[in-house]
Amino acid sequence: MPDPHDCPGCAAPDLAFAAHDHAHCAHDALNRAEALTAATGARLTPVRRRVLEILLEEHKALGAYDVLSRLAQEGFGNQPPVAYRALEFLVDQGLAHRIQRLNAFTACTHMGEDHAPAFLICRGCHSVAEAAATAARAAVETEAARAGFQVERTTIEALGLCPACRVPA
Amino acid sequence: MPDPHDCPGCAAPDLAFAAHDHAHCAHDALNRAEALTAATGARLTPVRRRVLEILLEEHKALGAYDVLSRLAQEGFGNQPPVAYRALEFLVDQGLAHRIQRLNAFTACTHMGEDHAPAFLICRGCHSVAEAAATAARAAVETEAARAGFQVERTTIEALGLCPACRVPA
DNA sequence: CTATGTATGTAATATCATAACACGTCAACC
DNA sequence: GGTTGACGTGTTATGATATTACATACATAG
Repeated sequence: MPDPHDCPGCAAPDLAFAAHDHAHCAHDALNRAEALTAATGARLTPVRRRVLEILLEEHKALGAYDVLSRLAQEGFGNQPPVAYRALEFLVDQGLAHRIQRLNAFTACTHMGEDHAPAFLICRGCHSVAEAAATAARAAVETEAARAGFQVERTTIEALGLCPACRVPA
Repeated sequence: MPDPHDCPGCAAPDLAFAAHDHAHCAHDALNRAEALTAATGARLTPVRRRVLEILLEEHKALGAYDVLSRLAQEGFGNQPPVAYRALEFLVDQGLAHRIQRLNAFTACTHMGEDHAPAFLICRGCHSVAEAAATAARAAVETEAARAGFQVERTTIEALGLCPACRVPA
């Protein structure tokens, strides 16, 4: 059983692309989610927990209906609001993110860090990673200020190729 | 009849928020679109031209179905592909942009400049402006490179309040 | 004038998302 | 112990966004 600090995925969670003990990575994330929700009084109910587990299975974004069909197979409700509500909860709690470009959702890899990342979306394997966006956000706000615009939230999504997909086979 | 250089909207087209002679601004943009398409051999047909005119009426983003209903009223086809195809053409030609966050489209305010702007979306009046994003893009690419990710396109959209909507009435 | 490519029109359907309401659970309160 | 109220879940129905596939028109090169 690996010490937490031996897991490259957890040590450098930006790098969803890096090989890592993903089972451990996901398990760790779920524990963190439990702790965070317990701390704030938010309720990580069975549906919500299961949706998070589903999102954690891979570093990819899943559509609400993908999640829903998984839930339905497992005996949860099979109508869209079941999935959308759980996903909305996770996003509100900072446990998942919505990827605008894909109309899809992905588990957060920096739970509890109060971050506002940029997303790196691989058009080859469809994996999604988070990258630091502090500098980019600052640059946007500087430009916005020149127009007198007051930024509240900024979405930054980059489409391209992950390390594995850059080298064909 | 104003000299082109007298139009604040055209002199500083970043500032969709600034008061300007919008009729002139739109007319000028249409002329530029004609010139650009003529130069590349692309055909600015009646539907396409009309869609661009519709987008140019305001500095807001319009949904495909909004555009479509306008077209239908005017005797063009009234099925979704009519609107989506014209919009896709305009986006491909750099004459319009898609705003991911709104599932909507807006006329480009920098036609012919080969730009990749950030969008400033006002949640008060729903106007959309373009802002320079060179620095922000560079920052994203720097971070992406650290993960071995090769960026091809980056979407940057800021939500907030425009100058007019910051001061309530 | 006819073959070709491109644009437009239409029907049908797929995909994504929300409103509105019913029911169940559980804790706080009287 | 029953009542109330908040919250979560489930379901129906519908709305909003987008695409596939095919038919038709139309310009232009040959």
